[in-house]
Amino acid sequence: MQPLETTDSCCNVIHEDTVTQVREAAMDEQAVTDLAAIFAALGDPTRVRIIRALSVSEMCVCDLAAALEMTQSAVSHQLRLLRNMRIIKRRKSGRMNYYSLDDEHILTLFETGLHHVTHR
Amino acid sequence: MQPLETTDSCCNVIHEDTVTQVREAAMDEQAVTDLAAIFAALGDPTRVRIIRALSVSEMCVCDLAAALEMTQSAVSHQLRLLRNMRIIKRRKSGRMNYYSLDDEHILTLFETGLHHVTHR
DNA sequence: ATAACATATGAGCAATTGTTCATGTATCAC
DNA sequence: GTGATACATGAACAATTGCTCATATGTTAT
Repeated sequence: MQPLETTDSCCNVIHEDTVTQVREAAMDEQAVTDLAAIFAALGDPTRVRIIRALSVSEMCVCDLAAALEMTQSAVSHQLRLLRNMRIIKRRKSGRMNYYSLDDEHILTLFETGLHHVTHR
Repeated sequence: MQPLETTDSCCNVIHEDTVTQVREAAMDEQAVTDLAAIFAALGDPTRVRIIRALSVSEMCVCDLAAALEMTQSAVSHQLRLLRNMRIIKRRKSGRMNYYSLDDEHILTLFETGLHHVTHR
């Protein structure tokens, strides 16, 4: 635990106990990074549409591009990103690649966010 | 509802019924934008730390900067962003500004994400 | 009034991001 | 084999982002 210094900030600590309390409750660096990365992955309109689409049905890249009226390349780039984040998974079948949500948790997170947005 | 054209994509529609089904289930543009914006607001390590801190206690900018070991200016900029998104709210008191989470929903969303990240 | 402090904010800049374009790989039909 | 199709991917480029720096605003103390 670091001493309560101001470091390079311009102002001083006002409530020393609060600062200490918050520092003790701090998440570890890995959790912060991972959590931010998951939210960031969901934080783009195109990827929101993709996840929404895949929540309806498993889909191939081709159909996704058509449904979202986007380039196959653009969709493919985003699919790779979502797959790297383990948000979606791929099933190969012949020359087609079928994508689907990797986990039910993702849908829960997605719908929690949607609920927040639509209720107000 | 648009006809099932390929638009500027390179490939054709494979499963016409699936594409139609996905298009019918599509979110309206505003919901897509709002949802992406909320997730994007949570999708940054600094803002994750800020929200975590404010989940412990209401805090002034000064203490937040000290707790996160960041510049007052950097924190202030992010606070403005979060406030514009209605994720946090401000309570003025003298020359101090106390920030806190705007809504319990935010904490639910935050913890749902955290749960997803820590369980695997 | 003057100084000190808490905070906000605009400009600027490096880093990241989302798309397009061109091209590569893999599978199928012939 | 050749061509067509489904998809992946690197490069490039414009747009966005998160910070720093300087400065402005507003409150308190003297």
